[in-house]
Amino acid sequence: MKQRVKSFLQTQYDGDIILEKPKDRSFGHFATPIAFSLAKELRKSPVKIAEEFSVLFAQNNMFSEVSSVKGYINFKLSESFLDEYASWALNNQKEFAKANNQQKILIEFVSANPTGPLHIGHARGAVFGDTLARLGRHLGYDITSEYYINDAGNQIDLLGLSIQLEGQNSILKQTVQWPESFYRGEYISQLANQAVQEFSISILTDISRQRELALWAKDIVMKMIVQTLDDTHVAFDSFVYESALYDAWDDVLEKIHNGVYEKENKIFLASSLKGDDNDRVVVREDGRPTYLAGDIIYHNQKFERGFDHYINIWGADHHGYIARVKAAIEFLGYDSSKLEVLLSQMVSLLKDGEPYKMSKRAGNVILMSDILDEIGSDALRFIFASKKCDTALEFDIEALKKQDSSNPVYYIQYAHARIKTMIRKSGLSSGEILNATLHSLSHDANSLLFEALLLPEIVDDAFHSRQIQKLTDYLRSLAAKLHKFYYDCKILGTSDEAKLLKLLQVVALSLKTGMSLLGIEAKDSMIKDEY
RNA sequence: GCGCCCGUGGCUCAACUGGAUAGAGUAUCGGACUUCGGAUCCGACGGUUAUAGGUUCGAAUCCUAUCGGGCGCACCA
Repeated sequence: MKQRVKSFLQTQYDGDIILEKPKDRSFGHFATPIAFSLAKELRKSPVKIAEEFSVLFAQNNMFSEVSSVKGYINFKLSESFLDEYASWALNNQKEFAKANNQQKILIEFVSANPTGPLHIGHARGAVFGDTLARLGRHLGYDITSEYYINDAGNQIDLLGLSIQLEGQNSILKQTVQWPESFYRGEYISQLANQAVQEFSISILTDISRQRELALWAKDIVMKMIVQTLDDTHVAFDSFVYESALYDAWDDVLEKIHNGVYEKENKIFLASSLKGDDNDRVVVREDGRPTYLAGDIIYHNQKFERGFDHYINIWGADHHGYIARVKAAIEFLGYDSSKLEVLLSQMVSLLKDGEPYKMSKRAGNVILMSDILDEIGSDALRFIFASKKCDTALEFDIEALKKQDSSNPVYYIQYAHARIKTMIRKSGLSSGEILNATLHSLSHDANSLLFEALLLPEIVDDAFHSRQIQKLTDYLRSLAAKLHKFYYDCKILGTSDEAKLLKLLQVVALSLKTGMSLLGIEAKDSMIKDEY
C-alpha cells in the first residue's frame, strides 16, 4: 500500500520521498516531512513548499485529500482505493503481505550445547530466530534455519563424568568426590538410570567407557532439545555437528594459511590484523584444535554453500567472539560483511522480587519445557517476540504464569474469535460479504480498515529492521481498535451489515496472518475456563 | 583498566531510526451489561527521557564527559 503511494509520488517528484505515519491519524493516512529537507536547497520556507507540493500531488483519485500543515504534507487515501485493496487481499489471502525478495539467507540460532535441556534463556533466541525466519520466508527470501551442535570438546567428557558420578552417588550409594565443575540436574540422574538399563551397572564406574556414555547421552539430550523446540513450533532445516567438521581441518588450514602462523608450537589466527584485540590460538601445543577452529571450519562451510547473507543469533556473552570469526572469514577470502551477528541480551528472572540466578552446572535452571507446560507455546512465543532483543529482559516468573487478560496473546486471539463468531451468526454468505463495497464508512471504520491493511508494511519493516516486536505491537493495537469498534458500533442486523463484515474480514485476515508469522494459533472461538 | 549493550511514569516496554503535544500494557482508583462473547470498553492518577554540555529548522534518538546497571576481556565451549 505504502509502496503504491510512494511510486505515484515519485512520478510527480523525482527524488526520495520518505513516507511516515502521522502522529495523529486525523491529519491523514500518510505524511511526509520532505518540505523540511528541501527548505535549505530551495531557499523557501517549509510551509510554502508544502503548500505547492500538496496541490501537485492532489491530482490523483488515490487520494481524497492532500493537505499541508506546518510544513508537513498529509495524504488521505480515498475509499475506492482502500476498497480495491481490501477486495484484492480477501480474494488472495495467501498472498497478503507477501513480497518477492529473492536472496538466500542462512539463519543460525539456538545452537545450545547438547549437555543439558534448554533453559529459559535459550527460549529468547529460539523464538527470535524462528520468527525472523517466518517473516523472511513470507517476504519471499529463501531462508535456511540451522542449528550448530557443539558435540565435541571438554564439555562432552564432562557430561560423561557427571553421569557416572551421579550414578555412583544416587544408585550405587557411594560417596563421591565432586569436581569443581560438573553438570547436574534431574536429567543427569535420569540419564544415569537409563544408562544402567541400556548398558550395565558397570557403565557407572568404568572410566574407559566414559566417552561412550557421553556420546550416547548427548544424543538423548539432543532429542530432548528438539522436542522442546518442536513443542514451541520452532523448526530447523538443518543441523550441523561440530564433531563432523574436523575432517576438513587440514584443507581449511591450507585455505587460511595467509592468516595463521606458528609460534611456541601452537597455531595462531592473526585476527589482530583484522580488528580483533589479540591473535587467537586455534591449535594447542598438544595438537588439539580449539573451539575457534571448529567455528572457522563451520563458517568456511557456510560460505562455501553460497548464501547471499548470513545471520547468526548469539547470546550477548559471545559478543567478544564476533571480531575473531569475522577475521577468519576475511582470511578465508570471503566478505565478512555478509555475516550479521545479532546478540540477544540476557534474560534475567525475578522470583518474588528477588533476582533468580541461574547456573547450568549447579542445576538451578528454569527449564524452557517447564515454562512451556505452564503457559503454553503461544504465550511463550508472544512474550519473547514482543521485546527488542538488544535490551536485557527481566520478568517475574509469577507474571508468566498468569493466564488472564493481562496476557496479550489472549487479547489478540479474542479479537479474532469475536469476528469469526459474528460471521457465523450473520445470515449473510461469504459471497455477499465479499461483494459489498466499502463506501461511506464512518471515521472509525475507515481508520480500522486502514490499520488492518497496514500489515504488509509492518511485516517488511519488522524483518528488515530485525525488530520483531513491531509485529506484536501492531497486532496488539489492531486488536484494541477492533475491540473498541465492536463496543461502539452495532453490526449484525443493521443495513450496513455486509460492508462492515467485509471490513472485519480484513481485520481478521491481518490478525491471522500476523499471528501465524509469530507461530501463534488464531482461534475461531475461545473456550472460557471453567471455575 | 579496556570493549560491547543499556538507562524513558511505581513495574514491563514503545516512539516509524533525527520529526508534529514522548505513547501502550500493568498496577492503583473510579465508571459502563434489557448488548453481535465483559477474556471487553471508558475515565483518572502517573514524565525535567540518569546528569551536564554540544551539533540544527527540530534531539529520548547523533557527539563529548560524568554517574548507574548488565555482559565480555581463555590455549572453556
